[in-house]
Amino acid sequence: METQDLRNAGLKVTLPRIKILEILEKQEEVRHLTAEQVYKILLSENEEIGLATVYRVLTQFEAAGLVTRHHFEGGNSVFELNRGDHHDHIVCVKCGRVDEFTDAGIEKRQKEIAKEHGYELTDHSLCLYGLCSACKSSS
Amino acid sequence: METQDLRNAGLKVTLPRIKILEILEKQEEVRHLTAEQVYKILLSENEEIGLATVYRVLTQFEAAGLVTRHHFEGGNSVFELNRGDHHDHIVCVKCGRVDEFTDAGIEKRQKEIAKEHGYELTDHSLCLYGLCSACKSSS
DNA sequence: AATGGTTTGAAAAAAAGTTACAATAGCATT
DNA sequence: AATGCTATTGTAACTTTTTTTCAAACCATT
Repeated sequence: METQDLRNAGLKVTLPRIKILEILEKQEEVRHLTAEQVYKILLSENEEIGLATVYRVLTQFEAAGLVTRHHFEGGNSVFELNRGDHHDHIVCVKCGRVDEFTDAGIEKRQKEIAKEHGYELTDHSLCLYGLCSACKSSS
Repeated sequence: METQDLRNAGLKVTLPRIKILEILEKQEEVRHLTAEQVYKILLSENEEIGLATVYRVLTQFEAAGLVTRHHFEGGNSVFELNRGDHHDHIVCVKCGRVDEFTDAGIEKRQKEIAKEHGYELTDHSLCLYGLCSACKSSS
């Protein structure tokens, strides 16, 4: 239940936080939402929650490790609920569809490359861009 | 010579475009500049070129394939002169230093992953983040 | 050198995200 | 359940980055 998730994350349980967490949990297909999109959904559910609050709450969720923020090329920040698994993304440049993947080989090479260059790796972002199968056929 | 590079790219030869292209070509160590940085350099050279023009020219250069625009995590867009080679980046989260690398194995896996997911790969961005050797010792 | 479409500078506007501040809402305590 | 303290919220103003508008200047061509 959201209430407990919030408490576990060390966040006071408030209506905006519950609602926003619910919205993120409901996203089975899309999974990656901008602050603006979250705000629009709240409006459509007749919740009077300001856009500034949406930004604040999403940033707190990120700090608490509940969500991850991504910056796909060119676009705005998108937020995705953490479900425990690390993964990278492949984004359709035409329809915006996002798929996820992980590849142990790539992860391993990244660590090696960082070491070769004298870096201590803290994070990485890998994003592939292309035409998804639906958009390929329809073009 | 810049004049010819511009003509080859199908761009009219103007003073702002020549100057900006020169600045990008001069960057041997840094290589990745924001529009603002390019603008500051122009100012320091007493060139009266507006920031809006810098943005316009860099965008045209990108469209013409002369430069590539990157969006490293969180930060602004940075522009890099295309020197014909594809490469990925490793960025120091502390000092902003940028190193480049290519890894054939990773490139190959990316293509395979895209295919496995039904995508036709058009582009990708891989960026590693970490502490560079200098920042590791000084922390 | 005259012509005509492009490009430029300045300033205003747009877009995304952040911040200030007074009012309100959690929550621990009585 | 009422109290009080602190965190949170909404509104609106603000910042920062990038884009657009528009008249003036510029580049290539005749």
